[in-house]
Amino acid sequence: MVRKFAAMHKYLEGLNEQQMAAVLHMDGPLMIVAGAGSGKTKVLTSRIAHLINSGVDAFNILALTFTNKAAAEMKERVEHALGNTEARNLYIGTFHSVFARILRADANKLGYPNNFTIYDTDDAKSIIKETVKSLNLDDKHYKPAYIYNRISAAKNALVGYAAYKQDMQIQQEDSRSNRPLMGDIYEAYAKKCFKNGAMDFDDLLFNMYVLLTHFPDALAKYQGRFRYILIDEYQDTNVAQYAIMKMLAARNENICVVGDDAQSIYSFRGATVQNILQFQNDYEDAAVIKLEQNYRSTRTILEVANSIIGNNKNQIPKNLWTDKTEGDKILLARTATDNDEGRFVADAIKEQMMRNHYANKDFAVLYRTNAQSRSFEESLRRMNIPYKLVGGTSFYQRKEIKDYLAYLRVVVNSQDEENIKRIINYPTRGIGKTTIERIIVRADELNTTFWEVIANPEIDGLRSSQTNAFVTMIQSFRTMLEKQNAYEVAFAVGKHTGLVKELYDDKSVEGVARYENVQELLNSIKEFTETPDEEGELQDKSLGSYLQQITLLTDADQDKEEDANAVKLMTIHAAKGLEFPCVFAVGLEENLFPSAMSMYDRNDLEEERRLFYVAVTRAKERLWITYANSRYRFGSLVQNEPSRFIKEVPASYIDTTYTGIGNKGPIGGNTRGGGLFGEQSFDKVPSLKKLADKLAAPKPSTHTPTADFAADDTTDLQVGMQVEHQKFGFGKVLTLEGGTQNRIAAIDFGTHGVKKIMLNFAKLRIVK
DNA sequence: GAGGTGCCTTTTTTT
DNA sequence: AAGGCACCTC
Repeated sequence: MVRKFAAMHKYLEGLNEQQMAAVLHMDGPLMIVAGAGSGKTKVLTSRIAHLINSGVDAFNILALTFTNKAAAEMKERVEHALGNTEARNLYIGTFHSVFARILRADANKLGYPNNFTIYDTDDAKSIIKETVKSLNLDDKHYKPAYIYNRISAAKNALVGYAAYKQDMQIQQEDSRSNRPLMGDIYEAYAKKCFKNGAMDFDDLLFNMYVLLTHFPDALAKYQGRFRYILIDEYQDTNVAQYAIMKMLAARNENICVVGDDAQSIYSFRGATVQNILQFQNDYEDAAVIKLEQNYRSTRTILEVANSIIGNNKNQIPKNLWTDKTEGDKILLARTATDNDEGRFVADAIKEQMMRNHYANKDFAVLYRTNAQSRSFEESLRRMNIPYKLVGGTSFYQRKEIKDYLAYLRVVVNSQDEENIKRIINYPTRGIGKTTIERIIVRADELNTTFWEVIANPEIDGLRSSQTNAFVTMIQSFRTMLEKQNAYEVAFAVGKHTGLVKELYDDKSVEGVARYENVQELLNSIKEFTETPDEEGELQDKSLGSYLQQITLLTDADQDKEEDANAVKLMTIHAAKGLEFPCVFAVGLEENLFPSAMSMYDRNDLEEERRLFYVAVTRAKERLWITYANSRYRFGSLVQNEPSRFIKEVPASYIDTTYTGIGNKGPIGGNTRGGGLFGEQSFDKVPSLKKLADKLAAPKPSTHTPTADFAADDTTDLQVGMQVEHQKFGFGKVLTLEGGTQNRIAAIDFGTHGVKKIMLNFAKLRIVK
């Protein structure tokens, strides 16, 4: 039977028994528990291909992925597996983008304009901040970030503001945290967004739920359309997402979820592993298939991963195994500072490329927080190793882009007070703060919108030649909307507002970059309008349609040169679902990883550990774990203990000779505090680059001191200072040790190496 | 109303 | 280290 299928369909080739069962299972609820690297994506794509091949219309299949990128990839792979274009009719996307698309058709049922604006996190926080101020509350105490998270959590649990204010438990929590007016802020914020004709990310889920519960015809329509539903990364879904999917699937119960509780790393976004248990309760006849063979990593890496995750109490038992070879041991490296960590990684990459013939793209550096990227960027740049930063500050978060998009959003949806305020005086046209405030007050008095006050001739007293000019301009763009596509409108906006010219005239380095960014934005809009229509479905090329998508895109999705031969730098969160031959898991320090915020709660700590597990399981062949004794945080140097997770790596799997740490102290047990030890040991094995440098350019035997060289008093010498030595030249103080009478400094003199200098005797000039 | 200066906070992770 | 914001002066 199986063999027959295998002979018939290419997409069934090479599947193991469990994978095959998951692919061939067609009707009824199915849960696939897929361990890391167990061929999950292959199973999902084969399954979709099989459904289509068995006669299911692609139009009736809904697949929800975690990122747009994953969606695009899945579509492509199904297409490839089938060898025809049927896959193009699949409804694949993230929860947010799929729901946004649906709401774009039905938002008016809920009282929103159909081309509602989508607010990103920054937009939302700034509205919250305003709201807090308008309620005369202190935004130092009612911090926008905190409020945003709290509201987000509520919406993701399907708790609206009315329910929020009535919920005893929630009210207690808020009074305990001394924020009794949280509920009022939630209400005011929600009303403001509604009035602006805007939804934040969480509203896309919340309103989708409202739509399906309040409008039976809508529910029936989508239940009829989505007869087969697949959910990827199921462990990262939240209550709202689950409730929606359950409703959509209620008619046919052809719902297939794929997830791994060990990789659940988004609880801060409301995701709950509870959904995995809930699924089995709600669908008692659900088939459950476990994929436990790992095809990705060496046995060493997999064993390490298993033993790390074994420290978690809460988990679904599984036995991830591999028949791969043992592979190399894990390399553990300690460095003195974050900069040294950067240098160490760049050196190791160079060395691996020469020794084992890896390409740039075979490496990934994975960190806990985006802020850690800097030292790696610097060291890679210095060594001319191409790298690509994945994620981080989004293109769409840049000021010039937000300004431009604000114009476009106002043209499409003029209810949006937030974006009007952003642009009404940019470029400056003499409409200041006072005027804006008066308009807001007036709009409140008349219970109308900001736009109505300035656009409606019947409301007198506030319009001026300036506001009139603004209104006329926006209206002229709006008349273009019907006949012209997104690019034509956007181009006109840039031209007539003076936005493009203003940036063009700014010839500073940043100004040029901003101008280029805006050009890039225009290019992306052009590309959007020129992308050919998909078979069967005429694509909407309007500006409204463009804006709908843009907010839900992330940089990772935008990545056109993902195959570019470059080292990838990203957070572990961003690395989910990816794999690399060589992985550096960096910054394994207490307070950083695990994060300081997670240390006092068992669940949070277990999530951090799962995150570490995700990092380790990205590696196919080689894995490095690094940490620094001290690093800069908020501009000042802090000391960190090695992460507790390091101790969870069995010592037998660790290669310590490379860094020289092993025999001199317990793994991860460096309590000496000083950085000398790490620095020295790191220098013992010079990288090939350093070696090459030494051979190529014999160092000058002496340094010619600066003309006015004079030794300074070194009593106040601090780590990090730049000094000049008569013989060794310029250097940087790495560490200081010894008592006040007999201090010894370790100073990095670049080509002259790291020298220990006794400060009592040495003549040093302090450069800065 | 515009523009500049200095102080303050910030970093978890993302749709 | 850097960006945002309040406050200041013109």
